[in-house]
Amino acid sequence: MKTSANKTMPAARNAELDDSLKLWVVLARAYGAVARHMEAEVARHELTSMEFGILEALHHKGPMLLGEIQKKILVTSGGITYLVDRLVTKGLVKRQECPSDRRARYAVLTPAGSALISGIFPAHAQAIARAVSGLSARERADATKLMRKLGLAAAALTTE
Amino acid sequence: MKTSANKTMPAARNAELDDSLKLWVVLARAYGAVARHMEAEVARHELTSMEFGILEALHHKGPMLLGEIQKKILVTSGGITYLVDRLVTKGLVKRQECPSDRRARYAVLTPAGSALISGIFPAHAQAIARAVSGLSARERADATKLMRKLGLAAAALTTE
DNA sequence: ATTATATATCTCAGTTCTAAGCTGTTTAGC
DNA sequence: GCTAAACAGCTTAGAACTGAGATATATAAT
Repeated sequence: MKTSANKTMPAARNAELDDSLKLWVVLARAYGAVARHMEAEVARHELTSMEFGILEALHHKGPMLLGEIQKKILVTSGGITYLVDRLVTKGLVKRQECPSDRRARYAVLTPAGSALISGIFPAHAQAIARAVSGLSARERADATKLMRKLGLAAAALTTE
Repeated sequence: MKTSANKTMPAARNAELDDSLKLWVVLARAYGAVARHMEAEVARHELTSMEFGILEALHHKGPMLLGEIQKKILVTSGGITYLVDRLVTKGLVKRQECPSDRRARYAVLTPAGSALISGIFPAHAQAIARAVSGLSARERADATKLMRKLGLAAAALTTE
């Protein structure tokens, strides 16, 4: 007979719960530690991580509808309005009407916004690389695979 | 000659940056997806994740100084005052003076707080276990090892 | 002992968001 | 075409913090 867990084996069940909690704890700590490096880097340019996320998305994908950005960076509809307002005030982004849907707006990088994100992206990437440099290339590849699988599975549970 | 990266090989350097960014993206997504499950669970009991973190710490470690909790859950000094105030208002925690240092206060679970955290912790643990159940036991063990290493290394960089 | 410095918590103003509801627009069903 | 539902973005109130400074106490240096 195998010794694997089943629902009538409290000891094995507890081991699974404990292992899961431990994973959650170290995942949260790892995320937090890397996030602090990332935020410190973008803060040098007077940006929050959310503002940076929008600039980065526009930099790589070109003009996007506000709703598209919203799904990408996971904020509420009020949040995306607030964030884009801030970027507009800073002169980094402008709103542009959508010809095919008069409810929707595009967010577009201004020349200043485009110059800023192009200028700071390399340093941002290096800050991230430095923050994760505690893992070898092989370990980073393994971690990426595991985190991708974990993230997709957990996100799928949400929508179910 | 080996083909490994060095500082004069732009292509290899870019590969390392790209891999690091990819790890950061999937790490952030995995953390966010699991965190949402965790927060949805504690929200069922009218608690934020920070409030839950305090109750959990007190549950497992007994009375703690506010400063100890602050380091553990990583909030500012203003934040710990605010959070403990809220828990006191809810009747879950009380402050207690420290006999050896009149500046310091202990946070102590009230009977109601103790009953609450004992009652909801099992469901919390199961919610986490469910959220990370997309990985096998082996994968969870691997992920735990990698995240611990990553977290410690990234945190060490901060203090340097 | 006295002074300087560090520490623990609190206060308060300000920042960054969320949640709920609103407006204007589009799409689907009849 | 007309109504109903869904949708995109905006508004508002307020929650959950942060950051800087204030207060009281403790520790160290002279």
